Amino acid sequence: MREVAALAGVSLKTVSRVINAEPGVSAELATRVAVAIERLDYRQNLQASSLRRVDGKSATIGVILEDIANPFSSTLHRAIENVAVKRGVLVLAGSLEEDEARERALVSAFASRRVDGLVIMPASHDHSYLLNERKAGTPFVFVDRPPAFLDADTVLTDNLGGARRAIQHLAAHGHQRIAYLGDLQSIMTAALRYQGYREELDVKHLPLDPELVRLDLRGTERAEAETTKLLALRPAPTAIFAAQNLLTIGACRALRRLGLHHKVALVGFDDILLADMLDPGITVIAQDPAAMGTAAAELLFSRLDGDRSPTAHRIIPTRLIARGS
Amino acid sequence: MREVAALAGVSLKTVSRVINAEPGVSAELATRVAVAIERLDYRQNLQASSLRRVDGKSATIGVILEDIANPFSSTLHRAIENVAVKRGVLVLAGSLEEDEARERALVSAFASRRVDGLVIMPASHDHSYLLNERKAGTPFVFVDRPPAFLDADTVLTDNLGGARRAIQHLAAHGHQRIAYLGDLQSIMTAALRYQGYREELDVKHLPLDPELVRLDLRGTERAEAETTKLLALRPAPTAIFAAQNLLTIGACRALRRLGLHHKVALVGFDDILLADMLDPGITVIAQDPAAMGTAAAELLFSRLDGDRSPTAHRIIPTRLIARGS
DNA sequence: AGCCGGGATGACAACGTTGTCAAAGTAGCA
DNA sequence: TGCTACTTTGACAACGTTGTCATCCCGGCT
Repeated sequence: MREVAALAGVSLKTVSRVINAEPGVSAELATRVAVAIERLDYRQNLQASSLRRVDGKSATIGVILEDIANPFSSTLHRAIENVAVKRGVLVLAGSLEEDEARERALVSAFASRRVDGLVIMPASHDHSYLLNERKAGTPFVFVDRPPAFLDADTVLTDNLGGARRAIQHLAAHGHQRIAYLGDLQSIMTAALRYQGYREELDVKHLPLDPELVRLDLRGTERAEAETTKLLALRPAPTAIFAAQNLLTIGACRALRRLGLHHKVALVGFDDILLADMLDPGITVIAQDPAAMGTAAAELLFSRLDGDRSPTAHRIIPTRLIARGS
Repeated sequence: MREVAALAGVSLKTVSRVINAEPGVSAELATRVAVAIERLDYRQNLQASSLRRVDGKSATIGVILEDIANPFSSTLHRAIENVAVKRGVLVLAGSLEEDEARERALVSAFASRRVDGLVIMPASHDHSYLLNERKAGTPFVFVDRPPAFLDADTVLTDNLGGARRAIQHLAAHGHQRIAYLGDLQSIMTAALRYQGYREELDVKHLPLDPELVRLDLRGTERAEAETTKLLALRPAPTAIFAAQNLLTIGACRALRRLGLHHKVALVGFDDILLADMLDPGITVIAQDPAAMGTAAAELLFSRLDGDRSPTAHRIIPTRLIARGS
C-alpha cells in the first residue's frame, strides 16, 4: 500500500479511501490511485484491515459439519456458500465426525480467526461453552440438531413428522409389522425419528414389538447385518423403516441378497442418489439440506445485520417420495 | 491480551511468550498467565498475530473446487481437510461452477485473506494471472485438471489410461460398436478421455464411427436424450462408454426406459454410489478423489515447509470395477 | 569487592490498515 | 476584501500481536 501511495503520489489514507470507495476523493486522484493499484497488482490485506476497523469484520464465516464429504453436509455447505458469495463472504468449513472435542477445537480455531459468524451442526451435548463466544458478539446458528443448555437460532428438519409420515405410508399399505433401524440414540435427530415411529404406531393402534427395533446402528455394514437378522425372525417384519441414509443402503443390500426386495417394503429417511433407478425404487422421506443451508445462512446474516429479535427456530418440512416400496 | 497481562501482573510480551510456548519464562509466571487466560477466556487473535509475525502465516489454506456439493469435489475437500487438521490448518473453500471469472475472484478473495497456500481445480484456460501470487510466495497445487500457461504442481487422474481401460474391457467382451458420451471438450480431462477412447479403438483396429460420438454434453438430461438417439441408430451401438458421472446416470436412465439395460453394455467414468445395487451393476472406471486430495495437500504442505524442488506432477491411477455390464 | 555471563522480564517499535482530526484549498457571500 | 462553509487531503494514532533490544538480577569467578 505504501508503494501504491508513492507511485500515485498521494498519502496512505487516500489510497485507503479509494479502496473502500469512500466519498470525498477527486476523480483525478482516484484514477491515479486505481492505475497504481493495477500496475503494482496490489491486494488489500484484509487481516490488517479487519484488525483496524471498528466493527472488526473479517468477511468470513465458519461452518462446522458432521462430515464435509457426506452428501447431506456438503449440499448444506453449498447452500450456505451460495448465500455468502452474494455478500462477498468466504466460508471456512470443518468436519466433526461426531467428536465433541473436535467441535470445541473447531470453534476455538474459528474464534481465533475472528470469523463473523458460525453455522454449527453439533455433535456435543453441552453448548454452554459457547456463552463466551456469544458475549464476544459472534452470532451462531445451529442446523440439523438443536443446541443443549443454550438458547440459539436453529434450523431443523421435521424429524418427528417425517418419521410419522413414513409409518403412515407403510400402514396405509397394510403393513402391521414394521421394523425400525436407527442411528445412535444420543443423536437428537435419531431420537426424534424413533419417537415419531412409536407415536404413529400408537395412533394406528399397532403394537410396538421391541424385537423389531434396532437402535444405535452406525454404517451400512451394521445395518445390513441387523436387517438380515430381522428377516430371519418368525413372524418376519413385512416392512422396514430405516431412519438414516446409510442404514437404508445397508437394509437394501440385505434385502437384495436375500431376494426379498420385492416382498418386504423399505422406506428410508433422507434421499439417496439413484434411489429411483433401483428395482423397486426406494420410497424415502426426503430432507431438504439445500433449504436448510439457505435458511441457516439467511438467519446468520440477518443477525450480522443487527437483527436482535428473540431466537428463531425454523423447521424445514420433509417430503415423502413414493417410489413403490 | 492487555487484560490478561494486567490480571497476571506481567507485561504483554510475557503473555505472548506463554501463548507461543517460547522458552525463558519462569514456571511461576507461566502458570499465573495460564490461569489468567483461563479466567478471562482469552483467545489469541490470529489475524493480528500473523500480521506481525515475520513469516506472516495465517494457518489457513484455500481450496477452489468445481462444486463443493458434488461427491467428487467434496471427497477431495475432505481428504485435504484431513491432512490440514494434523497441522492445525483450517480450510477455506469455494465453488466455481465452470466460471472463469469466479475462479479469479476466489483467488483474489483468498489472497486478500493471506491464505498460506491454494489447491485449485481450475475452470479457466489461462493461469498466467497467478504469476503475481507466485511472486508473493503463495504456493499452489492444481488438482484434477492441469494449469494453462503456467508451470505448477499438479495431481491428476490418469484420464487417458482410464478411458483406454474402459474400451479394452468392452472390446474384450466382443463389442465392436462402442458409443462415446463426453463432457465439454474444452475441459482438459474430457478431452483426454476422448483421446483415450480413440487411441484404444485404434489399437484394437476398431473403426471410429463419428455417429457414435456425442461430445459437449452437460448433465443427465442431455445424456439421456443423446443416448436415446444413439440407440435408435441402425446398426445400433452394442456398448456405451459414458465419460463422466452424470452422463453415466443419464445413459443408464435411457437404457432402462427402453428396456435395453440387459442388452447394451454401459461403462462409466467415475464411480457412482449405489452403482453396485442396480441390475445389472454398472461397470466403472473409478477415480480416487481421496487419494488425489491427500496427494495435493501433502504436496502443498511440503512446499510450505520450504521444498523448492522442480514442479511435481502426480498421476493417480484409476481402478476398473467390473460389475457385469 | 568488582566483574562477567546468562537467564528472566519488559519497553518499545513495527506489521498494514483505518478512524480521527486538523490543515489546506475553494467557492460563495456580504 | 474578509469571512464562513464546505470539500479534499494528509499526519498521526491505534487495532492486537510479536521481534528486538535493553535492563535487571543472580551466581560464580578473579
